[in-house]
Amino acid sequence: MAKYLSIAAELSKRIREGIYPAGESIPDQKTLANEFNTSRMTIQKSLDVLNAEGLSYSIQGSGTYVKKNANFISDFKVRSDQYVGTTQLFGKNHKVTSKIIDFHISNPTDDEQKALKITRNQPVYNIIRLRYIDESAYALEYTTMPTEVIPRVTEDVLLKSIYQHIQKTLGLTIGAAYRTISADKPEHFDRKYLACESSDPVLQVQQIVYLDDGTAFEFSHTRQRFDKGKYVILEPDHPNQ
Amino acid sequence: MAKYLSIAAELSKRIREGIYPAGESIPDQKTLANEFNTSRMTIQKSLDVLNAEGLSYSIQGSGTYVKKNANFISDFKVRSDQYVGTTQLFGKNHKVTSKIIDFHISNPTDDEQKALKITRNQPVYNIIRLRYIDESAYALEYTTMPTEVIPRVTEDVLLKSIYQHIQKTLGLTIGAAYRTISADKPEHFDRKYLACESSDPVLQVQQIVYLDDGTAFEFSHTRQRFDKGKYVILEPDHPNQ
DNA sequence: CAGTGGTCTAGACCACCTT
DNA sequence: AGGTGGTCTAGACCACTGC
Repeated sequence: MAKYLSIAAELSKRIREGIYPAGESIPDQKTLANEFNTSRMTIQKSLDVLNAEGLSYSIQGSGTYVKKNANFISDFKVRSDQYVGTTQLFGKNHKVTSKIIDFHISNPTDDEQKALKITRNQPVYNIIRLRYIDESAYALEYTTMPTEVIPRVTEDVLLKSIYQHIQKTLGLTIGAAYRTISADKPEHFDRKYLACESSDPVLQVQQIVYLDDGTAFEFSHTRQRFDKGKYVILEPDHPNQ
Repeated sequence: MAKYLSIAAELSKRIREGIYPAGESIPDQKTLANEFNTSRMTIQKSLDVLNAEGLSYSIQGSGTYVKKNANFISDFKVRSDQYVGTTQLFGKNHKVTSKIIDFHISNPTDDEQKALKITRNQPVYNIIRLRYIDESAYALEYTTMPTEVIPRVTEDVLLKSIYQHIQKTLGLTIGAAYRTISADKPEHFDRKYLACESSDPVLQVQQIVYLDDGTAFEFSHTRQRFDKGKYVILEPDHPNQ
């Protein structure tokens, strides 16, 4: 591991353990450079990591300080890393399974062409899955993916994890995601599969997901009953306001 | 402006203008260092900025490439910067106003104490505002803020912008925000002020907002009719998956 | 004015990709 | 093997804070 990363990990640990208490300053860069037997530039790269993670912040001419909510930030980070790939809140001891409601290949609609930046002649998978958590249905997922970008999708893949297939089997890396979250009235399928009454609102997350290199590979809508899920997000600092 | 930032701005411009086309590589660091008459370390800091913005990505041993969705990322960034402080979609030519429905000071509830990390003895403002866009009601906002952290809030401030008061008048800097987005059935106030029918879902954004130093200063709930708003977000890359 | 973080340098070595 | 990005150095100067 790079030196600056291991120093960042050590400093992060000291913050978690309260050796550098919330709200107080940490030793100055020259002192840290001496302690870790390195140059100030390297210490700065370490502090850049901590600052980017929201654990600390630096003020020119004054010092580097531990944020008062550093504990919370650090907790949240651990939790999100544990449950990568889903935006749901569920514990470690729960089992997620899927039932395939529809799975076929077709040419993309106009919306899909626009979202995935493809032409009418590039076919897409059309997938509808009902997601279960501990045998209880919690979400309906409508997914479209270009067959060119994500080949070799089978029913077997859909029953396990598409993301596993993309990362492990195809060796692709997932990048950014663009999401739109909205509330909606229940539709026919919501009533049928999610047991929605006509007065039960639905929370919908629409997303376009991109690979590392910026290729769009997924356009999807996830719908769930209002009492079965929330969308949680920790928005980083806005340096420019 | 720092040299590395002005170089980053120039490279960003070249990407926007297609001089460095999407999907292709940009000149190597040594070449750029020569062109800009600087050291490779400085070029690297510039590229760090571009990479963090999602415009490009570097592969060790290979080169630095423009992301295929760089245009989209760059567009989104401009749009979010223009409408800072709100998570709403509204154009430049629309006017946002507020009506105060309730405004008083009280001791915090248990939930508020927990969210804002304060004790029962630290009073908070309790604010209910109805937000209008072009004379049409679109959202109901329930806000709690510690009087200690954000002093001198008056009705006048509430009718303009709380954020303006915090940043301009008090000179404080806003940091991260923790949000939970959910769908809900309409309540009494939703029906009264947002003209919800009993079958109209409500989109609720609950948030805890922090200052630069990690102090929580706002705990709020914003509710709007399902057909009056969406929550939009561009989630950055997840390097660790 | 002393102390602190921010930037920049010129060069070095390493790790990795490509051929 | 040659080219590329990643890391690291030792020192310099600058900008800012706070006494």
